[in-house]
Amino acid sequence: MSKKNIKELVDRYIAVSFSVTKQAESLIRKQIGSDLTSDQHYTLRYINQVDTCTSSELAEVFDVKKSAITAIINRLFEKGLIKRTRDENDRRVVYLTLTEKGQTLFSETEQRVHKLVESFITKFDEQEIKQFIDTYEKLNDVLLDVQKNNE
Amino acid sequence: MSKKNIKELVDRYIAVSFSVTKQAESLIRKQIGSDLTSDQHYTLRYINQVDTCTSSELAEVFDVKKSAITAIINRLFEKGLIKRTRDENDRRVVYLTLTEKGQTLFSETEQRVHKLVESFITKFDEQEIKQFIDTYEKLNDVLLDVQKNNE
DNA sequence: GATTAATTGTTCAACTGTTGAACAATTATC
DNA sequence: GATAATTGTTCAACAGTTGAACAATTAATC
Repeated sequence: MSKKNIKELVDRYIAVSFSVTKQAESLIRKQIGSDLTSDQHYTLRYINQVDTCTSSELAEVFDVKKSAITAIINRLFEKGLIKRTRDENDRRVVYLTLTEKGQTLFSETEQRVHKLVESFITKFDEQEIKQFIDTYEKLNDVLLDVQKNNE
Repeated sequence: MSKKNIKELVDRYIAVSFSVTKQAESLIRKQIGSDLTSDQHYTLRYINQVDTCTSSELAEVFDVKKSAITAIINRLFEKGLIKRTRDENDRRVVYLTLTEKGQTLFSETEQRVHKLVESFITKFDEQEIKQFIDTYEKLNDVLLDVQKNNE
């Protein structure tokens, strides 16, 4: 790759990634509705996926400090969407799981998000969007790699 | 596209877009350093690009309310990175431009961001990354379209 | 030309998310 | 048993966001 080509690609990448992030975030927020923020929904999604997890795990996955997780968890707890259960063997550990109310709200909201994503994904040619997501996933691996080497 | 294929692609898209956004945001934050937040840098970047603009314009581009822009602008102003100039003909309007200090700080920071993006972009095959950015740009157009129809 | 509309930007209270530092409780290590 | 490390919380401080109210100015209408 020539230097000129690289610079052009970097410029385009910076512009579009910022823009897509903002647009997608805004759309998702509107789909999610007034009771949940995006981050709260993401948190519910992760817990739903793994069934049960700890604060430390969330902090690592979301790449934020544990005190940030505590704040989010507190709000979800006050809304009655998650349960806290202490580990019997290691009493430092607190397990987080969705309540029934949390399950229901998450499912309803996730369905709206799915419909939204479907509505723009289906505007692409199948081969193109598949290739795009493939590269997107590779990019994610590369980012994780770069991050590790940066620490 | 079959229903099953669509569902799989939607699932993968949701997972990876959330993850990439978080990772990229985290990496950029580390590159930017302690004096600027990502949003402050993005604001400087936009003003640098268009040379001069208004709060309303920023609010539209970033898709947030004007009061949110005022807050960001105030912080940049207090750091001496941007100037405010009232329009002579329409005295409601305030033009925003970078100060010399703002120019310098932005350039230095942007250079670090460029280096970072370059470091992971060059890990891809040229054709693949070009195709990826092409689709990424198309996706951005589609998102803007969906957003318009949603309002 | 005076009155009413709309526009531009600000201020404020309330909220979410984030960090860093200090801390309590518990478990591991020596 | 004394010291380390781990898990999670609390707190102060900050950035970003919204919505509502507001002041100043300009545009539109009559």
